[in-house]
Amino acid sequence: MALKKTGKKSVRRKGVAVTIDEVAALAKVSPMTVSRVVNGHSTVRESTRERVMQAVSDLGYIPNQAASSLAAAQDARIALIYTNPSAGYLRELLLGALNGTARTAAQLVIDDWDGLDTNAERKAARALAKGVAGVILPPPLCESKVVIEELVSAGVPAVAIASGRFNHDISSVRVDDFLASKELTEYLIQMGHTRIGCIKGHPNQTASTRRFEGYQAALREAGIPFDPALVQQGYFTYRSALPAVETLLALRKPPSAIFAGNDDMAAAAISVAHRRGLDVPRDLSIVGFDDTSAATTVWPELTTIRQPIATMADSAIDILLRTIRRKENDTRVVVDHVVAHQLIKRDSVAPYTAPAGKSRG
Amino acid sequence: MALKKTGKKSVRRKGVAVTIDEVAALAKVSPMTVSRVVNGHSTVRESTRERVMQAVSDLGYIPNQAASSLAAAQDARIALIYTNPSAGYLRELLLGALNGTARTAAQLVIDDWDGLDTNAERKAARALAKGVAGVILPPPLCESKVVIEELVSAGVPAVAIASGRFNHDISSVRVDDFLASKELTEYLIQMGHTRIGCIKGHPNQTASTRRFEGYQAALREAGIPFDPALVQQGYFTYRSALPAVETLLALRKPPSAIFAGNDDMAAAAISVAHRRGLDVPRDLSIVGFDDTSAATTVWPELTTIRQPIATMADSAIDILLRTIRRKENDTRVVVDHVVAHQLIKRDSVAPYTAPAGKSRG
DNA sequence: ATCGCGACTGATATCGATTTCCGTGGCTGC
DNA sequence: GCAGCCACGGAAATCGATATCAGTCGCGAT
Repeated sequence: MALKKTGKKSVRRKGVAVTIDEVAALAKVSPMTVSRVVNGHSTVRESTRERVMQAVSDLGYIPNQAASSLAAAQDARIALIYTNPSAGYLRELLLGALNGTARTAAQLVIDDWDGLDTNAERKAARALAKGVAGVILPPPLCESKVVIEELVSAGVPAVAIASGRFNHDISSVRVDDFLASKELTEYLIQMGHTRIGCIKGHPNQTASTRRFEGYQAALREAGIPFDPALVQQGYFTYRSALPAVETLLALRKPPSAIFAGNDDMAAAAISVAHRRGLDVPRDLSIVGFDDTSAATTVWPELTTIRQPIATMADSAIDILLRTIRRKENDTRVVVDHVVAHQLIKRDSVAPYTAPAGKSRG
Repeated sequence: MALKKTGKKSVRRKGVAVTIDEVAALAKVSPMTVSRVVNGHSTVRESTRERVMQAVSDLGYIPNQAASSLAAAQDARIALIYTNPSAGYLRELLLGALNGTARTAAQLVIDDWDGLDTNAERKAARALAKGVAGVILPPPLCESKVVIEELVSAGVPAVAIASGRFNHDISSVRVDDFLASKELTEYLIQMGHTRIGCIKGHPNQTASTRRFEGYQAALREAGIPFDPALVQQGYFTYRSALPAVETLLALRKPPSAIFAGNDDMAAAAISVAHRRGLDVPRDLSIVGFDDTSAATTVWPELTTIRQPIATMADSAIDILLRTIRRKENDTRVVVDHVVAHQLIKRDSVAPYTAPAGKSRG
């Protein structure tokens, strides 16, 4: 009756689950062989394999994941580094990453690198490299040369999320910012707008540039002359967009629509418009980008481009894990995963109407 | 120089991460003691604890989840359930919980129960109970009788975060909403305001009631008559506060200050005020509650009560883990942890001035 | 003074699986 | 006929952390 181990003075509680040793005993082989069969490793004679498999199913053996990770040193610890993103953005990122790690039993560690200078970033990256098996880099970190450099040289796989472009050094998961932005602008044009203001995102991020290029491309294709006066610099934050929008609306010939580089800035645009007594969307149409929670928090709700951040973070975990597992072969694989975006039409856009009666005193 | 273990013929590759042994070596204690400190076990001298903690942070030690689960013969999966909180709130919650789980090698699993009816909630709770070792319940779930009932009867420890009051069935980590709210209102009164509007939070949450009571108490103590017309119902969301604020400002004798039940609603108040051409804080002072990211996103930044959600979530993890470990003794321990709040003064409040020159045409 | 007890800590044995390093046998090749 | 290989499968050593149990130290009780 008694399983092996009976003799040992096991003072430790013993789990209720079936272990590899029990399977081995029943199949009359060593636990090592069971492991080989279960993991499909090296060579095991067909007859032996069958005996083991039989024992496995008889006992309903399920390998202990903790033990497996520990022994295989596959304890995939994945880091998610962030630097001051908007609450809505971070929320999506965390939700997606958490989902991915829960699904794969990976361990997620997060860290805030806000305010680090290049030097500190390099040090942080170096330290991080020896503590984790993979890293997820959302903007703007995904464009930091020193960080990528350190990570790559340390051999730690990383994946950039929403980076705006593919950097062949590390994998990336992103949407096509150019196309999305072009579509969004085209929609505005379809609605009759021709004077479309633009609040650019942070200049150190490629995504900003891409989105701006998409905006320009749409204008060009529609034969609408590009007016530099309608473009203002923003930094992706709500606050940064405030003065930018003020400037736009103070123009002698103000725009009838504004394309903000992200939802937070679009929300700021609504706020400024309201402060100036403008009705959105009647007097001014506004669109954002990302479809974070900010888009549906404000009133009216924003027409925007949905970028599935959570799903993207989840995919990033997958890519990382796959790379980590394959690491043994030393085959460095870098993938560029472009996911579909989607134009979400809500209430912040209305067809263009000539500015008739001034609505304020 | 060399850490212990030097003599052994380690044929195995060794992990890159910092291990408990390294921490122990640096702190000059045994790994066991480090384990005790990290997991909040009771019996460790204060001086020792500090030395260990110092070593932990110096090395950036993060326990290996796999090893921990294996040794403890249980994987400490802790669930964080949420139902549609604001982005800022959820962000804090996640950040804090993640921090706690990283520190203690627990695994965080999250789930969205938004829109579940009582029945579905009961089923979800029952299912959850058999999959995790502990649960964190933020509002409004922390007041759901069925959920608590199921969890308690299943013997799964839970802790309520920011619940507004102590329910002796489960542990809780919270601030004193009544006191905090009273302080905040007193501050407004000190600044000379006497007509103070109030946007209440969601009626199904005790915290809302508490905050409202604090508001009333401050008024009473200051001898200011309570005017029901100045009180409006909100639901903690930005959107819900919009009409409430409109109503308040449309009053024949509008308030000179508004106390919103949380930051999101305060942000909404600013937005409405701006839309009506009011200057904040000159024409209208506004205060929020929570100090989530919304407080510093809007302009002007909000004077508010800082409720350390992230820290609270972190503590919740600690409490949970301690309870889980003590489980064998079957001593059910329920604690009520009240943490300090803090009045944060920013730019949304100004001393009261009689409404002199109308500022709009 | 000695015993007992509680507060602290460390030594040691495991947890369950995998990696590394070695034995067997059976076959092939010269 | 024997070295050389290869297919197979086992033994032992870990992986990193925790449960147990055995001290150590200090101090009031006996």
